[in-house]
Amino acid sequence: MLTTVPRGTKDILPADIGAWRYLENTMRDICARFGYEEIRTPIFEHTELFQRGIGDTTDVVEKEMYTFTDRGERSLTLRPENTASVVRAYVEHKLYAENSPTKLFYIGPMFRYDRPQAGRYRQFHQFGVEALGAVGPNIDAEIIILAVTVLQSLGLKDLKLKINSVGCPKCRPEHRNRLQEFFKPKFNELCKDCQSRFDRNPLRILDCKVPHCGELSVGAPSLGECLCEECSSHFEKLKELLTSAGLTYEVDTNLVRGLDYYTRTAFEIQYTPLGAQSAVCGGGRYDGLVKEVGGPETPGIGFAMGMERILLALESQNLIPDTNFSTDVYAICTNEENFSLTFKTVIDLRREGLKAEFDFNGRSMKAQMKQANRYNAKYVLIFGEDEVKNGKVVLRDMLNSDQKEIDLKDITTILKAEVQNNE
RNA sequence: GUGGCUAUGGUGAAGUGGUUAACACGGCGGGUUGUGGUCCCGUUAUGCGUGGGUUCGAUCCCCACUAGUCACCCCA
Repeated sequence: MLTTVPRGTKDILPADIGAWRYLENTMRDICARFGYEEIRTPIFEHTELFQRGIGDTTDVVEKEMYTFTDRGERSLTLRPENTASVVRAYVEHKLYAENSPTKLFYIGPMFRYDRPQAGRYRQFHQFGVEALGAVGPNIDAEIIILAVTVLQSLGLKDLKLKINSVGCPKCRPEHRNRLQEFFKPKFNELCKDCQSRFDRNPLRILDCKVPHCGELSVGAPSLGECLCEECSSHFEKLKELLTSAGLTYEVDTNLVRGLDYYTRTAFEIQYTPLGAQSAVCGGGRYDGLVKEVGGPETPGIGFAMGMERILLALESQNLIPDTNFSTDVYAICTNEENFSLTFKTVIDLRREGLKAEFDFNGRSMKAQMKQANRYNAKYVLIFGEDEVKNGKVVLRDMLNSDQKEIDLKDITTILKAEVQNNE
């Protein structure tokens, strides 16, 4: 147990870090292009924030949170997602008083107690974007295009963009009633899960995987037909904007988001080869959330992407560029008397901004050469016995295997020049 | 949370109820007295996830646990 990570967590080792940096950099770059700025919120918050923000009856809050009491008897929770926190920060720091809309993004770990599977971890990472203070469908379109742009820039193909409108507090109850009326006579035929959904969230019955429930759902009133005037024109306008931006999407009237705060626009991007964990990005509009958390009535919209899932997708398509590690100079020392000199030279070179290495294990010259090779060294400096006696050192160019003797005192200047020349 | 499958070294893996657990990669060390990336040689498992049991004997059989994985669920 001492030598194992907790279930559902993972070490990100040096070998993987390149892929992560690549992902993060791409995301940051594109956010900058779209005018979104980074925000970093705490990894834990007051439990109440999530209960209020995400919704008491959601699975996430009901059975997936890591909640604990701290020494001051406060109930705290490791963030299961970041929208609630961002909204909290927005309200707390009165960002609404500044230039509107407020466009933010974040990258960081989230925590959910769930049964682990590939693409589903208890500590996982999300990249997410939130825009607060804009009502119109144009921001919805921008956000969706941003999400698609990120995934496309990473080279992902075969993505499926699904959109839907889940209505607003005005039209949703209407739909809910009609749904319940529709399913009432069939209640006993529904599966267990759906029977419990009947009260809590009848909308979810529509995308139940049990075949019989699917049959029973045929002809159920769709949300689309119940949307109020404002909601449906918002949705129409959004579709128009997406089309004009050249995006292909699919309207999926069964698309429902699991968090209570969503209103109107809901969307999801899938990468189907990932199987059960194919949802690579999900988001939507949450016009009631800011108020719910105690701020002024402010509209908002955002999305989150699962970094691990994207990484899986990239790996499967070989889309991760290799970041090969390289060293400018590897200094070889052949006898102990010269070690201090070798060591000092390496330190000096590093001070000059070069990537310099040396051997830590007192290896033979041949072994040190092999090391230099493994480090991908461009140059090797050999502090040979005879040469050092004459105030010289051998400089070997590892690429073309040329080598020459140079004066000890010229090492830094020559190497700096050589390395610069190569770049 | 439910059900299925899997579990051998740093990695990919072969294998059997009974002497020294293949092979490949990687790592380390060498290849005639100070030079790498190719090639060649040597070396590299507290013994087959953990704990029980069956057996004269188990890495190979049974059970439990743990972990991974797939589907459900949920979601990113």
